Amino acid sequence: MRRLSALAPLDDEDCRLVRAAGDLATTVAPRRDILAKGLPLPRAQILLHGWAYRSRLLPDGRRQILHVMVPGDLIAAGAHANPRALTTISAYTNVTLCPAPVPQMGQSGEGLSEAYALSRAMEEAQLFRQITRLGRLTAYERILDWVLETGERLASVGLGTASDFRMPLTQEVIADLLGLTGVHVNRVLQAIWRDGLLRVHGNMVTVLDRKRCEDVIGSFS
Amino acid sequence: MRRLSALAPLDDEDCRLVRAAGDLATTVAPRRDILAKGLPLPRAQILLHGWAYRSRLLPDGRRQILHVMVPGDLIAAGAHANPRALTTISAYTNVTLCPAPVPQMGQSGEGLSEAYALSRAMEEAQLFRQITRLGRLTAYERILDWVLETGERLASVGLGTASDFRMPLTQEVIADLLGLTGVHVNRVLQAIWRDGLLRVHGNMVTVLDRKRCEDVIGSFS
DNA sequence: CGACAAGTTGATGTTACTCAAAAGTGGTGG
DNA sequence: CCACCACTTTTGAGTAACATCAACTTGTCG
Repeated sequence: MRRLSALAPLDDEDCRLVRAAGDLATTVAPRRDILAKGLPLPRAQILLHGWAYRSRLLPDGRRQILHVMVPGDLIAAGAHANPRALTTISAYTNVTLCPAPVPQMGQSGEGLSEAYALSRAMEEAQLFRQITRLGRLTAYERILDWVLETGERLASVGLGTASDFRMPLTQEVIADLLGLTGVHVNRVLQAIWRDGLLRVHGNMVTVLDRKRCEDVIGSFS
Repeated sequence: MRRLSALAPLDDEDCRLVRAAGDLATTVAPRRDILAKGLPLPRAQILLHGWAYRSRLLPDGRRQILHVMVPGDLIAAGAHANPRALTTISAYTNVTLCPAPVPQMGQSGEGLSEAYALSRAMEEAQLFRQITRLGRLTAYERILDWVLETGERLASVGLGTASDFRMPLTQEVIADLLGLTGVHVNRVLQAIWRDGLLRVHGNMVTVLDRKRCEDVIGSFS
């Protein structure tokens, strides 16, 4: 499950640490917070199973989901002295976590900390992409772009393929993620399906015509 | 100028390093890239003078400005083995940079690396806030929120006060930053001024009624 | 079967975009 | 000092994208 760590070559020692961490797994129920805004940060954790999201709630009830987390993702680790959570991270489905193993400096361990650094860099890239989506793409493009990105993330950790995977979020949640309303997401999903690009039905996403999808979102990456 | 480093207590050794780095300052002309997307990252740098921005260009010409950088900001440092720039960073005005001094491990130097970590955490917080702005705020709120945030950032490095500062960006650039069009930014700025909240004229921003501004953006932070 | 959440549909309203042109602004060179 | 240029700001009229409100339908699970 933690084939996330295929990001960098891990030596035997690293693998041992990762396996040991797996034994310390904890679970969080849906809608429960993994990390509440403003609280001191605990140790970094790895998401093993389930979906989680980082969100921000406005005083009047509007909600923005900043980032969706899937298995293999690294959760929040502040590098400075008094780190506090900048946002709330909540479990969406049932979630299991394990503490991220601490790389052993000196002896080996390069691979592991390298994997963490890469993982953080990927999350940063996703944030940049999210800003571009919200700022400059139409609803149609936003949905297409996000679904394809997510498919690739899932495929990279072995959950389905890039054109056929399970995606449990409700349309309402997708709306809060992409800065839309649930109603509009529904209509646009239908349009995307009518156009023969994508089928989103229940939990399943099927990419019907990858080539044309990529034409639409012309490498926004 | 590098009072940015008031973020964490710096000892004498740190101060010496910072001063030494100042002597290595380089300058970049307006509209020139400081860092081009995809290129290997050079050493981290500190922005001493002028404004810069991180942006992404879509194939059809649309542009999203992801983040605006003001003096005191830390520029791009990847922590993994083969870091490449995720986005382009360009100078907006004339800009001067200096290499970020490398903290001396072992002897002192805690303060400096602490300041870097904090600086990165602040940038991450700004990205989260930017996502929320684009996804869930109206044009009116976006502009107000961003102007106030920027005023505080400038004041914190001694460039004007939080209610009276210099801001050289054109309305077109603000539009690309906030996911709007130049025309609309213009109209909304006028509305904000008519409502007696803010005056933006030429390079100068004046907060006319801080209390009511904060009512509007009710601590979105 | 009944209840509740999620998805779907239609009618209408609002925000922000588009296109086009006028009016200011600052810098340059004659 | 003025004329000219490019750029930015401003204004108006029409339009498109997305939101809102309010039903209604379709699961799903006990």
